[in-house]
Amino acid sequence: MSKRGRPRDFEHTSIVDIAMKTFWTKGYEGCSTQDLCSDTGLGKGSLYNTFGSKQELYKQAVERYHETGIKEQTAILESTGSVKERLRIFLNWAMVEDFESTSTKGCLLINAGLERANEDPVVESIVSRHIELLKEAMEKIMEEGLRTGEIPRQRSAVDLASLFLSSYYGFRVLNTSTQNRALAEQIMNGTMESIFGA
Amino acid sequence: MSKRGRPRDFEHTSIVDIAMKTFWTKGYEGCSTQDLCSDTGLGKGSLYNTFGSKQELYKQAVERYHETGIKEQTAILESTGSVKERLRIFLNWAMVEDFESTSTKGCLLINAGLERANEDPVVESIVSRHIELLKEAMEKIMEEGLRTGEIPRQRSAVDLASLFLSSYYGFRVLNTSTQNRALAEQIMNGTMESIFGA
DNA sequence: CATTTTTTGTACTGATCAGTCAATAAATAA
DNA sequence: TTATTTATTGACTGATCAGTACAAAAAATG
Repeated sequence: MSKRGRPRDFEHTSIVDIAMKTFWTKGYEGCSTQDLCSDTGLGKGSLYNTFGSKQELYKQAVERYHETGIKEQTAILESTGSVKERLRIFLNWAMVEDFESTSTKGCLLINAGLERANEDPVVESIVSRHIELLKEAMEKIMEEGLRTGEIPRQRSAVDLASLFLSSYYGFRVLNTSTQNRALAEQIMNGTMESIFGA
Repeated sequence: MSKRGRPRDFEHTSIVDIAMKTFWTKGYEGCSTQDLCSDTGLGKGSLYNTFGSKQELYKQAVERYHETGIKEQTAILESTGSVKERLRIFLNWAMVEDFESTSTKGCLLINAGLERANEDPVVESIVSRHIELLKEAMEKIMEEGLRTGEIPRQRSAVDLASLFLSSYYGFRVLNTSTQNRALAEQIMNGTMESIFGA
């Protein structure tokens, strides 16, 4: 009853992981199928036999980035510590990502959203889903901050979450585009001040 | 004393304008020299005789986008009306850009910053310059708001400008990636509330 | 062992990539 | 006019593009 034929001698997920990094650093259009073969170590036959097309592999790479990313992000937002601490850690985590010398390509989801969301509805839906989940997690933590009194009560959790969400994405874009640490610090301060400030 | 030889039968700036739109909608890697020739109406010879390379034309296109963009933006920020009105108009202007059916490719400067700033230092410097100028204009209007009392005085103009800057760029990324008008409205409210909110 | 099934490596496809070049055209200068 | 200078055209380059064809190899089952 079990399957016949030669088994794959690679792990599906680890190939997607490698392809994810290749797409991440080079972009969809800037990355050739040859690049993907070189980086993964797979021949063209195996790659096309497994994934069918560059576009399909890209979708799986973006999906994987989304899955691991949303886990990391919600883990930070739902960890222990004050709301302020957690939001600060969240921004710091993003900053480390953006200024790491190894991969200075920012956030793959943003890149995918801008480069491919208009061309590929599946990419669009992954990006939208990620943003929706992140926004929900942010609304939750803002509610908590309002409940405990850590955040002044003038604004709604939805308004606060929307602000933090957009500021977060702008933060990442500015970091990636300019690699300006001083600006990054100012944005962190400005954002934190505007949420918690007297 | 005047120049010899066959004269150009096109305007330099209008070619850059057309190329700008082509790069804007297709991206740098996603756009071929053939695309640029078709859109501008120039032959390959003329295009290369005038600009030398795809990369050089791209830089000029990004530079032109920056010049016209920063004029539009500062015109809004320095116009008459209350600070609140002007910031609201600013965000509305961005929203119209992002949801216009014709060119749903967001902001060319953001795209260039993410796709090419790491590969081309000239692109990086144009993007950084634009952001610096925009930030200065935002600091000015925040100072004005603080001076007149329109903005509550707890935070510095620099903090407020940094927040608005990042929120603005996040706003544009989210609009372009998701085309979600409801989210756009929430972000506008969240941002305005956080600056002016009681 | 033979058969069946699947993977893998590689050569190949036509299309397109960025960029070049020689011939031609159009202007001014002498 | 003729010489000089510059721009345009369009065919052309070799490289690379995404994707295919297919035979050989490998491993599972019977």
